[in-house]
Amino acid sequence: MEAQGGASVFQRVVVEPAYKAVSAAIERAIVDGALPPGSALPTEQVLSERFGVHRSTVREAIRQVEQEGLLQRREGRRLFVCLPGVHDLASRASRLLLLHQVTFQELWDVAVVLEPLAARLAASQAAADDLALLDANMDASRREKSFDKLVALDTEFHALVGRASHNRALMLAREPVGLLYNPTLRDLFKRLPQSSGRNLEAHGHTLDALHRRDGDAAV
Amino acid sequence: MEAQGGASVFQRVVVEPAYKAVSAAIERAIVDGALPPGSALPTEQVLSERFGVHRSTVREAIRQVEQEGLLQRREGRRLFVCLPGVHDLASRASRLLLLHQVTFQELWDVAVVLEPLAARLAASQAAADDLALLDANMDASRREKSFDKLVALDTEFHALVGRASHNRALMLAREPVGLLYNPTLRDLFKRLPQSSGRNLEAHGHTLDALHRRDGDAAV
DNA sequence: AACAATCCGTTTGTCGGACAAAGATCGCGC
DNA sequence: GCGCGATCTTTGTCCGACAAACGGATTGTT
Repeated sequence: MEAQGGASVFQRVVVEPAYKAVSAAIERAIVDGALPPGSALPTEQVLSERFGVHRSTVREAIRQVEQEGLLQRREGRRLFVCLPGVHDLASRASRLLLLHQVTFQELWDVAVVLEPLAARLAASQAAADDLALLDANMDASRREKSFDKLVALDTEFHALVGRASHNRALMLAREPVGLLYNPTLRDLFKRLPQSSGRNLEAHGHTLDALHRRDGDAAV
Repeated sequence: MEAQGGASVFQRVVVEPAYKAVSAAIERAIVDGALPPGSALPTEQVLSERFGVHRSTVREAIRQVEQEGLLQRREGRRLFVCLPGVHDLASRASRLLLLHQVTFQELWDVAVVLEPLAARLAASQAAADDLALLDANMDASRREKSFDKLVALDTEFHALVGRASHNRALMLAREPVGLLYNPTLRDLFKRLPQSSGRNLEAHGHTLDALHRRDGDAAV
């Protein structure tokens, strides 16, 4: 096959498009801290002059970084650097799981270890405002009669417990699973109305334990 | 303030740019299945005619969908629709955790519940090729002396256990944590060389348990 | 002088067109 | 039938242009 002796030393040369090089450069500037969060991105014109490419190319690069969640359009015009939040990724992650047709069993197996962890950590880490938000959620849940709203409140309750854990790695891991849980849960509540009451009871139990900072009871 | 009586009924009108509308349309076409994975995206020119916008606008939209992981450049030219893999998101997720300066404690707390879950599920779900890959990793680890390579092999071992669990939600939750673990682990191995041996021993123990399908011993 | 309306420069979003390079396709000769 | 070059297509990049919106400076009014 190869006319040269020895192995094929010459690989296919891959040329990356300019817009990708530019987006990588902008991204690196942000990650390395040269563009601190909250600062405004330089003008498209300035960037095109700096990088020596046309403005259109800069725009394509910016779209990529924007989608990455590192840039955010604030009050109309300019783009500002910002740290991406967990929700940005969580929504995409849950869509990924949806596209891959992840089964309920898979979600369940993960949730069943992450939720107790969140509760245990929340028992020791929760701040006053975390507990206040949970109390508010609990109150709303007790008054709510609509299944859909109850499910939303349930999802929020677990998200709040996650936040109360003050563990961002846990929040990131937990949120996509929680989001997908939502629709399935609604079906369950509709088919077994008493399950909704039991769910509420469990929330109350957990919340009491969090107030007492009793990690073992919280799970 | 408001000249009109009553509350401010007229909210600030938000106009979304055309490129965003187009990217949303393309995205929806993919998620809804109109563009099945593996199919080629229509030509930029065709898209610009369909949507009634300029080709530049279409390109900006495409860059966004591309970054989303739903489009992939294959063998040079055309863009093909593809389902995003876990690694696409995992790298971004770990960068997010890095930007948020997540502590080692946070990572540890999550890993300490996810890894045993992965091992337990792998014990019951692992296929022959999963085990073969793990065996190969084990062999390579036993021969390897370089710390850096050992750490990479360790990370791969855990990723392989995750894959052997055949739980995609778990893989998605686990991978970012595993990626960030890597550098910390290297420091540990360098400071305490004997820890590397103990780590290898633990892997052997787990792998044996997986072969015996002993979920309790695998953790 | 304080305040408001106005004008003008800047920046972004979008468009029209252009061209080179690399694939893809087709037709021709052997 | 098969190899090979010519041609077409598609993408990446560039050039320039313009409307709308925003911000700041200017100017006019009280």
